[in-house]
Amino acid sequence: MATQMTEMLKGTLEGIVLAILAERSAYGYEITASLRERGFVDIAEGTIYALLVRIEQKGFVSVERVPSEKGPPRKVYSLDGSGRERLADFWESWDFLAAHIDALRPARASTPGALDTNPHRTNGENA
Amino acid sequence: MATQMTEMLKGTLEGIVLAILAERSAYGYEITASLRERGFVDIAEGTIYALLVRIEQKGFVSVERVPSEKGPPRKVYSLDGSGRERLADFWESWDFLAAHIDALRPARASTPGALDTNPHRTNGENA
DNA sequence: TAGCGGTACCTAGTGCTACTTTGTACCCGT
DNA sequence: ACGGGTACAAAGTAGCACTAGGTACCGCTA
Repeated sequence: MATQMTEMLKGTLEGIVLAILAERSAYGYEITASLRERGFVDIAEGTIYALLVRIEQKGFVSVERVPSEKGPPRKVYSLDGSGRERLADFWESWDFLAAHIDALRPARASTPGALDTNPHRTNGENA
Repeated sequence: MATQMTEMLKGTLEGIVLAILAERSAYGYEITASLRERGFVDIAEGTIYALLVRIEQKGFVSVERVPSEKGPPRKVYSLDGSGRERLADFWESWDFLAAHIDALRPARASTPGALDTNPHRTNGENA
């Protein structure tokens, strides 16, 4: 993977999975598939299972074993109260980070549609 | 710190510092101060120095030692070519992540001003 | 002159996280 | 009988931010 993403996902991947579980309960394999559909194509399957173990141990989700027509029984994860709290914290942290990082972006392109179509400038008294 | 932030900063902090250095060269202590001014209040000083060592080893910056009136000589870091490339990669990865995470946000407030004031819908022939 | 606080740098150790790799187990179609 | 999709799991690796210190230089003040 692009190396950058690998490190960037640390700390955010948990929130991503929590957000998916907030929509509806799901099992590991399903979550992996859901991530791929949503554009997170390069996330390893093993990563998700490890993460699910962690959030279960932290008590963010409850687990129910459900028999499957194909393969071994599924472990269906459901977000519980503290999981929702954690998710709320995630969005708060994410919003903070996103806002502050966006402020670091080079000055151009802050107001869209006022930049690249500018072949002639009025060149008044500039610095 | 808020725990979430600690993990979220992994992978992004390098980009943040690179972005600051893109504006102008700076030394460690100065970068730390700059981060605080920009709202990153809780980032430990030691973290920055460790990060600077890493990006120097990776060749993203060049270093010049400059005597200071107060205290030990400063190590002034300047972004070089490969550092700028790395920064461009960072913005690319960040934009990708930000866009995909934003898509996970609960449905409300996606297009500002076009949602919650919608008590009646036209309900034509939808899919 | 002894001490304090600001400037400026550096490092060892810890904990957390995503990735890689490999393995198990079940089922279906050919 | 075999491969491939479904489904879960674990061991080992590498990278990163944090904690908690320490070194060194300087000016001010009690």
